[in-house]
Amino acid sequence: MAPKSEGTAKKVTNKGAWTAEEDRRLSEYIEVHGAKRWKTIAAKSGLNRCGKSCRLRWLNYLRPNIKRGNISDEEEDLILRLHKLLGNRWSLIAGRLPGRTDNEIKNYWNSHLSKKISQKEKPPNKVVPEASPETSPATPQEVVLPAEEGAVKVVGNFLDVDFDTDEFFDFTAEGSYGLEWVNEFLELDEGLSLKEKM
DNA sequence: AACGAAGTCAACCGCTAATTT
DNA sequence: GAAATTAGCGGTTGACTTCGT
Repeated sequence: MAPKSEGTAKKVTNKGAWTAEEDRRLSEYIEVHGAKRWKTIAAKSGLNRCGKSCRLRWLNYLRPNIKRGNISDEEEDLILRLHKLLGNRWSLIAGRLPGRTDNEIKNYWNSHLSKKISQKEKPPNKVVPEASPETSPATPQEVVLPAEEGAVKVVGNFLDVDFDTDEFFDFTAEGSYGLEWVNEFLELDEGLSLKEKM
């Protein structure tokens, strides 16, 4: 991808793929000044980029402890479970996968998992009338957990989500990606769905 | 070997939410 | 409290790669 910058008198920001030199400049600047005020970072680092672009580059590629590619079976399973639970809340899902970014999860979902699921969902010789919950965007089932500390409440569409975000994003106790949490949640979810069908 | 189709993924865009002035 | 600014999110685009014919 060649940058689409033009040599006009007007201030035109670079677009397209980042060069190694741009990456280096951005990393160096953030190392010294921190990752705040992206507009300022863009201006002061000497990068001919908009703040948004700098932020995205840092978060998705330059940030320390970023994992890239090779999504494990365990991670894939977690993504599937979390997507069932949360819908297209990529940043929340990514928040449960240390080192992974929302963009990567989103891409992985769109290119790998959505197909996998639609194949699984679609029984041979049978037309599925409507998109499955997995493939349709963000239509979480109604799930309400008992009101206790750290409980997650999900009611109807996700406008009424009440997370304990501190716990949700706490990776200090991450063993196997916190799968126990998801398992418990989905068991409850499935229990409720069964009840509804009766 | 050549070509088109399909798949992949980095980056951009538009919008909303949160924060600052 | 209002307006302006900044941060963050999810959807979409488009260049590049891989695959099938």
